[in-house]
Amino acid sequence: MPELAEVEFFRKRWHQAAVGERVATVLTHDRKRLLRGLNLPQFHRALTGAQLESSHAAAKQMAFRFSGDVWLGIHLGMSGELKVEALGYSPGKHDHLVLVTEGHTLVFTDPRMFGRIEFHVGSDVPHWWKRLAPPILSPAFTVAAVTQFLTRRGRAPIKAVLLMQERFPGVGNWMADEILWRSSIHPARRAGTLQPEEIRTLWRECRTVCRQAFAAVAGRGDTLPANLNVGIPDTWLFNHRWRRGGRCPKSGRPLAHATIGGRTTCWSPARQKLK
DNA sequence: GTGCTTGTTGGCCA
DNA sequence: GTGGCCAACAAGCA
Repeated sequence: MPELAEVEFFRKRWHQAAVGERVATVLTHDRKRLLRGLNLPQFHRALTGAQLESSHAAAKQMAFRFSGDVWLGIHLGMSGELKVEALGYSPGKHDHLVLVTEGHTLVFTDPRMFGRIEFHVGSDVPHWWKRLAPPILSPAFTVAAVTQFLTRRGRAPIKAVLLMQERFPGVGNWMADEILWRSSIHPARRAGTLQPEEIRTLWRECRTVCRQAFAAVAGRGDTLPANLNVGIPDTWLFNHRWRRGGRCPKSGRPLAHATIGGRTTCWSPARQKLK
């Protein structure tokens, strides 16, 4: 599930529970797939006793910073989630990392194991954080930058281009479909055929979808909504795309589904034409 | 049993 | 060298 705003949602969940707390125990799963490349003894040593000081989310990546210049990076992959459990929780089959703090049990669970855990000790910014593209809601995400990127990827379907993290960090499958639907652009259009007004619309809708997706998970004060779905209105494609016989919330016409750019894609043929 | 799945990477090919 | 496509990764669900 995790795209941009959902990643922020999970970051907040751990942060709100445990910021300021110290890690008493670090448990890692025997299956090391998510921990690939880590020096496990060093990982355990550095995190044990460390205090959670701050946390950050960018694109689909999270960083939890602990005392002693310890960075814990988490990518949720396809099916990862961060949970907060009570003390005494016993880890399940898919719990790959468990941090027991003074008051909580922080759990990273991921059945499909496409996620990844990163780690860094030092006052410098780790490479896995530095390499992230500038956020869509930052000033660096300009119409000109998008235009240039679409030109370079001109022969690829626009759907595939929107999934490229080097320019559209945090956009995943449903966000890409949402952005194209709101922009009235057919997902199979070659990126290089978009007209300047279409690119401007696409740029604007990228920003709108990001902004509103964040708002949907923001909650009020310290409370988080149960999940992203409760915050997203029925006027979005989001709430119709997976339903059998789903209809476009703008036109009322049936939605179409196909594999485009190698991914399941949903669009409204009434609004998004191939030209 | 079959055929999907909200992500990323590396290999192959033009 | 660059860009585009696709299989692979693994497990759960309908």
